[in-house]
Amino acid sequence: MTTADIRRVLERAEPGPRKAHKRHVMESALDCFEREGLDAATVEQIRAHAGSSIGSIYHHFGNKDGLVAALFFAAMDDEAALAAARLEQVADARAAVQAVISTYLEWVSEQPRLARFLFRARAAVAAGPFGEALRERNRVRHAPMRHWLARGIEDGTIRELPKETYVPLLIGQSETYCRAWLSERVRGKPSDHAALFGEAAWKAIAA
Amino acid sequence: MTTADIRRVLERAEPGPRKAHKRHVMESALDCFEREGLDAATVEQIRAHAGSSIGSIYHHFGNKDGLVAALFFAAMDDEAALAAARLEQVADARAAVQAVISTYLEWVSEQPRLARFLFRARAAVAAGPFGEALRERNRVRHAPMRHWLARGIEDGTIRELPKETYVPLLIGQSETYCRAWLSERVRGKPSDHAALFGEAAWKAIAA
Amino acid sequence: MTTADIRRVLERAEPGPRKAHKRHVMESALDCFEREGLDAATVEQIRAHAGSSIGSIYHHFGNKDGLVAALFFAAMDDEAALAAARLEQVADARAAVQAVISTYLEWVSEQPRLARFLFRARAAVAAGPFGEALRERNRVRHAPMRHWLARGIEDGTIRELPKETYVPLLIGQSETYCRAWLSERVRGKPSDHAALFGEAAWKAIAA
Amino acid sequence: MTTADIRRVLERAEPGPRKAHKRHVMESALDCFEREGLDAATVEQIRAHAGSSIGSIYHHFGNKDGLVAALFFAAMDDEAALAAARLEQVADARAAVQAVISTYLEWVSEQPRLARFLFRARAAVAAGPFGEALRERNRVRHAPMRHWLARGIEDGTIRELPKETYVPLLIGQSETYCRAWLSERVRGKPSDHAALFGEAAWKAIAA
DNA sequence: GATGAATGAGCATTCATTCAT
DNA sequence: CATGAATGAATGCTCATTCAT
Repeated sequence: MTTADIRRVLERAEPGPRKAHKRHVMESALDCFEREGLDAATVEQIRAHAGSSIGSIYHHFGNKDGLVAALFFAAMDDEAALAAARLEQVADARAAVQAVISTYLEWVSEQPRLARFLFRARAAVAAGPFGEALRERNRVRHAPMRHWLARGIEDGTIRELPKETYVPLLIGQSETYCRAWLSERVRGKPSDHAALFGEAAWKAIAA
Repeated sequence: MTTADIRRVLERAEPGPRKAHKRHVMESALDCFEREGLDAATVEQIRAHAGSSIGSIYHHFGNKDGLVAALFFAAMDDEAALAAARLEQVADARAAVQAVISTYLEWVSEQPRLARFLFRARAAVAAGPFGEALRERNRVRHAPMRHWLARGIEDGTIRELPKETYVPLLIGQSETYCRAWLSERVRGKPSDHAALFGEAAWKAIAA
Repeated sequence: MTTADIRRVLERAEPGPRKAHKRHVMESALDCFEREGLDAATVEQIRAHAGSSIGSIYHHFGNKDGLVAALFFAAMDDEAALAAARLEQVADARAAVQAVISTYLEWVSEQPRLARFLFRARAAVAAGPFGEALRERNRVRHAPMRHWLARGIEDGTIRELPKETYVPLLIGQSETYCRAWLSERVRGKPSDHAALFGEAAWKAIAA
Repeated sequence: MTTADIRRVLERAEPGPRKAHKRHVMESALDCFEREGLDAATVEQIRAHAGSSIGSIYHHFGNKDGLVAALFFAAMDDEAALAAARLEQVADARAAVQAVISTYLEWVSEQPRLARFLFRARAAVAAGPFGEALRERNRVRHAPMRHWLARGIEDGTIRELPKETYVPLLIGQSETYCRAWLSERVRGKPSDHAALFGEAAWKAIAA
């Protein structure tokens, strides 16, 4: 169940019973951001939906952007943790590519609301005071994949291409499909096509 | 030159000397939307930058969303026209795929500011009163490619895959690269990688 | 009548029938600032009292500080104009001292509400974006008196004292009395004591 | 040293080691009021600067106005005590006038921060629940001077003037100079001009 | 067609104060 | 005595839009 899954993500980000109220506000915020849009949603709407108080929201999150960032990083970290766990178990570049694609498609399929929020909020977070934190997290996150790409190039299983093109060649298809699914322009769950997109990713970079 | 290229696009969308003022407002609006963001830019900022008057802007565009839509369709139609012209000259599915990818990468490379605006404004336009117009234009636009895909499947050069996956498999890599370039996360112009992304697209769907 | 006198001051600062609404807002603001205090008075109170609209106030004055400054300079300029006119007619230092003191006491006696506002708002205006304008106006304003002091020192009628002490020695008594009157701690109008304070001022600096 | 002098004043107002925390909060409050202004300073800023807690501040002072008043009376009482001690040692009206002026100028010169606070906070305290306490303290404080004025008038050394004019004639020059010094509009310490202002005060009322 | 003064609903945020622990 | 999370009324201000000229 979606609501339960989101609670699991928030519990990981803001653990403990004393943070229950904070998590509840974040859940309400997600609802409002989804329904109204990031800019159009008002703090008052979030407050009313959470049955909380204005003061409490500002006490926990500082301001509206802080609330967006808290939600953003909670979602981002959950996805990153899943990806990291999966990548630890692969033995070669081919498997790493498939793992990255599958993990991504599965996480989006299971957390469509958080995934949609990540797409919507990324630009705002990147432009705000948490932008550097976001970039640093991305650097850490991509390290294992960079490792496997280097190994693959070394042992001749992966083509040597302009560095900047690997990420788009690998996840571009998946990302575009996920965006379409989250906008309800396509029906099938992203994870239904894990094999297809994984295979396309590998073909795009294989020697 | 970028400014000149944008003027060419606007001249095509709103032709004639009597529309010069309208085009000038659209150009100013693009500046403001780029600098401030779509929601944060105010009609007053656009007015000041254009040296126009509030009344004039409302006369020409109805409201702020109308201004966004006018700019959006001017850009979208320019890209569509280029793609259509190129696709008329191809003789088989393989060439069609390469043409679509190349056209897309080239147009983004030449019109980075309009391309960035298209990515940013799409959701707002799709959700507003011009949403149906947008979807209809997309249907028309994709017709030639659908034709070539059908032919390719018929003659066995293209794999039969879930319908919804063709577009992501073809343009996903390019789109992700273009987004990264427009956000200045990568350096090389999209058109530099036309062959690479065209090849990847073909491999992704080739039998 | 006080209200009529204030209207005369505002008419001079913001002349013409097209500024009637602006002047009316300034008058309301003076009422509110007087009743509530500068910080405690709210823009909403001023709006309600003026029967105006929030937008209109911000259109004319930019923000609350702008409204304070407009009122401040209107009052200050009126007093300065009176002082300048009187000083033009004096023939020696002794007369200049008496003119400055008399003018000051008379203006405060006739414009107690504006005078009170000047005392209250001075620090805020001096600390804000109009601070430099305030200091420049003061420099211009004190030029004639500086001239007469120099002449008096030259011809031996005035003692040579530390420069910084002349102003306090001349207007200190009057200012303290005016503050007391405006706070209703004393009863007699400042202008009742024009001769006394003028004489004290002269004695304080006379050779 | 200024900080040490302020501590001495506070130690006198709130004596004993058990009030150390209270005095520390008052010192922090003075910093904040000075930096931000009386209205703009927030209890939270004072708390942060003191490294205290909100609850503790409310426990000691009741509310923000109570904190202002505590600081105000600590400063006012210190100045009054100095003035009273000096006035006990004078033998005639002339000496009393000089003592009052000198004491005032010296105290301001030694306690510029408290003096500035007294000027700034007076109106707020006078208008609040401590207003009557303030007026009563002033009555007590001025009693000795009233005594000497009466004696001077009796023995013909002092002119008989409207009652309300004595205080302005005596301390007006000094007060105006002190205000200017505290606003950094003049350089020389007030006490540098003790003789000059004392002499001016005497001349203003001498027969 | 062009202008810009006027409007006012609505917003993010602040901050003194309370009170349960 | 001390703490600090929670409260929510109130504030200054923005900005898309209208409409009389």
